[in-house]
Amino acid sequence: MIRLAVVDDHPIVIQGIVSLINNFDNMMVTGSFQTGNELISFLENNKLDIVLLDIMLPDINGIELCAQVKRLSPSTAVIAISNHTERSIIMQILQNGACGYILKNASVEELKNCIETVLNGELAFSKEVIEIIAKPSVNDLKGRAKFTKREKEILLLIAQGKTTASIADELFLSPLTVETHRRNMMQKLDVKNSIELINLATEQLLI
Amino acid sequence: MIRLAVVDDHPIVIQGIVSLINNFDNMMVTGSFQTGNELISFLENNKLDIVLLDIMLPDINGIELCAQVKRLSPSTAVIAISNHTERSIIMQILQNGACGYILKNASVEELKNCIETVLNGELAFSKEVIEIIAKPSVNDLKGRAKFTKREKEILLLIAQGKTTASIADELFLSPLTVETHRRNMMQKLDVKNSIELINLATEQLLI
DNA sequence: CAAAATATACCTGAATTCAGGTAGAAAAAA
DNA sequence: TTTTTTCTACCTGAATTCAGGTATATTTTG
Repeated sequence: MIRLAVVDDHPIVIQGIVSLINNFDNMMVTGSFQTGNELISFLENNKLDIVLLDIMLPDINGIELCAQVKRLSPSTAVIAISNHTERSIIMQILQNGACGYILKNASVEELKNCIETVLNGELAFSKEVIEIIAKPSVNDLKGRAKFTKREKEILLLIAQGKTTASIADELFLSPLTVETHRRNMMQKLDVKNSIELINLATEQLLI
Repeated sequence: MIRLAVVDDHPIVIQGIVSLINNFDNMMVTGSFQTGNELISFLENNKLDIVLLDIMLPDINGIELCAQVKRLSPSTAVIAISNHTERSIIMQILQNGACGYILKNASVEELKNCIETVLNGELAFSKEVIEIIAKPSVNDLKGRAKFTKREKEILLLIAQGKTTASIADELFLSPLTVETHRRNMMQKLDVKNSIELINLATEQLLI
């Protein structure tokens, strides 16, 4: 019997997956969780064959969670179920050991297929995801640009609509310093104003 | 037998709700749709007692859709299932005839209770929603500011990071006109820069 | 139809952001 | 312990946005 767990902060999604899995007679859902930490503590005392996990969780980034799962239990297969269509995100979680990635708007059929494929030891993706993986986007090259801690801190404040002056005030910095950080970030992502910076950064989960 | 339909662009959510409903022996799901238009055409030839609908749909705003449903079939009860916690959105859809609003992170129990309550002819909300309704927020006052068609058009372009000049180019307007629209919107929402404008407008589904 | 709302366009001046630099101290990595 | 990266700060000037107006034709509404 194949043991499977689901992590998603939307109970309805969990319900959907559980009811789907129950149609398989060689599979059972042995746990469903709304946070990453719940999954981790479950994994410490239980074995799992497959984990389906959302990328946006309240407590922990799904990419990080995937790495933790694989560290704790390398034999457990991880399938990401997410809304994110950014190639860089998909590649990140795959590099962290996930063996599948399907979008939430995938059909129930696709989800079924993916689980079966993963059980065969192969990587599995929903249709849309395959297209995304197939062609590296321009954004992706930029995506490698990581922000420093300080930059992220300032980006967050920019994203809240705060002015350079008030950010400088808040962080006890010179406005010129704040300016410099903002400009460096814009350069890293190759954009020409703050709104584009926020958009691109948000898209890529850099914020 | 109570006939129920679900509208959500995530098949997994639909699956979850369907499997929940199937536990009731006096209720059946007679339709599940991923777009608002599919529901509307279904409603033209079929009767429904309850519609569960998501607010973010690919083709039509759930608030609008709710109004259309009530126009077409006043006896059909509409329950919104959404991620949005903005008081103004909740109130809007209620004004359009919805008789329930639950958040997607509500428990399966809550969803069950809501459906039963609505069937009794009462309004039903999940716990969190009740709290939101209970205390009118500051944002709500601002929320009443509606944007005109032209304003929305320009707001969308601003949100993409385009400059006044390029927006003017695109819409064959004077940059001064674009400026005026932007400023009028900022005044309506009482914010002091474009980023705040975008943030607040997005939050309130005005965009 | 009259009144109100909307879309358009302009003026002026202040404030802010954008873009090109340079540069030193501190922290992290090799 | 060097080397590199990060964080900090400054200068200058151009471009853009912000904020106070006014104004007119058109469309919508009462």
